[in-house]
Amino acid sequence: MPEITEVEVFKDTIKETSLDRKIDSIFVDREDALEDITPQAFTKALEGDTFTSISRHGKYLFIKTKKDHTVLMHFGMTGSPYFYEGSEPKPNYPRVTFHFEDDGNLAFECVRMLGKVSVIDSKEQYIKEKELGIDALDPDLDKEMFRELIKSSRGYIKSTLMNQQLIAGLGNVLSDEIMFQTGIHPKSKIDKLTDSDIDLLYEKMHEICEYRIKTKNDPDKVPDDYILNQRHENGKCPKCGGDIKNVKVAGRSSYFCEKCQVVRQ
DNA sequence: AATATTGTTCAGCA
DNA sequence: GTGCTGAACAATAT
Repeated sequence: MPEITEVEVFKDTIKETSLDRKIDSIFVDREDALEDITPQAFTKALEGDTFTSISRHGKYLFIKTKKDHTVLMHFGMTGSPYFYEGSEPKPNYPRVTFHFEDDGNLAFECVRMLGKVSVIDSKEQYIKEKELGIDALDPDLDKEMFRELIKSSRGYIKSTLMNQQLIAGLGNVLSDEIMFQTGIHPKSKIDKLTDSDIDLLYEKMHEICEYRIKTKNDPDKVPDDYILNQRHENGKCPKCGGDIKNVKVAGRSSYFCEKCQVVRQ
């Protein structure tokens, strides 16, 4: 799940539950969930410290602490934060757990172990190192800038939307939704898109992301005219009722409607 | 049992 | 340098 909309909601969850609580102890169940840091160094850096603020860039979360550390979280394909206290149910796949002095716990869960937790020097430096592009929902990313960025690359439009070095935050599922709602085939080449195609991509990107964040990515609140719930074998197009097709783009399954999504060429 | 899976990174190639 | 594909990482669900 963790694309930009999920990570944005994760951010709010951590903000509401885990800021301003002193970290009493840390449990590392899987040290391979830590990136470039040993469990000893990780624990030593953060025990006795306190999360003070949190921010997001693309699919990454950055948590600042009182002692001026920055905790990095990336959720891979199956990661999520889970807060529990008292007799509340424990997480199923805890990899790293922060235990707070007043008895709350923040667990970094990650079934498939593709997510990472670390302590880094600074958010800005990390973004630079990873060469991440501007966040998809950054207010500075206006229509003009979006148009320029998209046109600066070649190749397939869907690959470009998912290119974290260009625009950070969009993943496979959101990109499929954007392609569906704009009626553009995922394998359309950038140079065949019109300016109004690109403007529409920008509008739908915002519309979809904002709606999914507003509804906290609740699967029950996915509108019937989204392709999201039809991303499977036997899926039917919400617009025309036709069969949903699947083609590989950028190594990922892209679900689309052959009739409603035309290849620009 | 075979196949699928929301992400990232790297090798190999055009 | 750009961009594509396929593989690898790991663990679960269908």
